[in-house]
Amino acid sequence: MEFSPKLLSSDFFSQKTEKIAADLLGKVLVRRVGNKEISGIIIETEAYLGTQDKACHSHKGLTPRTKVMFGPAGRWYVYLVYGMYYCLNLVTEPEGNPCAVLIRALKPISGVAPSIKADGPGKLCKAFQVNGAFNNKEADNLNSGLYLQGQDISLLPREIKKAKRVGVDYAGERWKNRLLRFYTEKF
DNA sequence: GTCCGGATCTTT
DNA sequence: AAGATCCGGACA
Repeated sequence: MEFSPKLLSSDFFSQKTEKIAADLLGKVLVRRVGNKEISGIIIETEAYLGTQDKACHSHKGLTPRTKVMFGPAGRWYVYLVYGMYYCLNLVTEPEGNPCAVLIRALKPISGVAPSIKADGPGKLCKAFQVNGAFNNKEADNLNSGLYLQGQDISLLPREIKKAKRVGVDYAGERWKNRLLRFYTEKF
């Protein structure tokens, strides 16, 4: 009982993208590789709001890469940036509304050496051995090897900070300045 | 087929 | 401040 992981339910995934981005703070990402487990608390995320959001990959419509985002919520969207780093996202919103939440930073709990950092979208994927193979896999499935877990603690509103998203200055005034980045200093 | 730029990170 | 490194998307 006390060791059974509490996977996030479909209720969680059916919330609005911005709500999910904020609520993911404090949740635990678990990577199972063989009989080892790598885990960490999510401390920074960003919301990407679909076809109208010029910073969102899906804003140009359905393409091979963005296909996952058009699917149901609760799956992983993993892509390669700058030719060498993977970024891990959680797909949100009902089918046909291609939104996602980028997981930007984790505080490692177990399975990673203290010298290894997970304080950036590319770095956390490296530390957690996340690659394109997880694209379109379910985030609430123990067998996928990469899943989300809830915790009993929940953050107070004032423990959730908001900021502009990183690296999206090309998105135009309206979208580059929106406070769609969420982070906490609690952990 | 060719070209351009990027939801990053490390090193200088 | 610049380099690493390569895929996706636009255009032809």
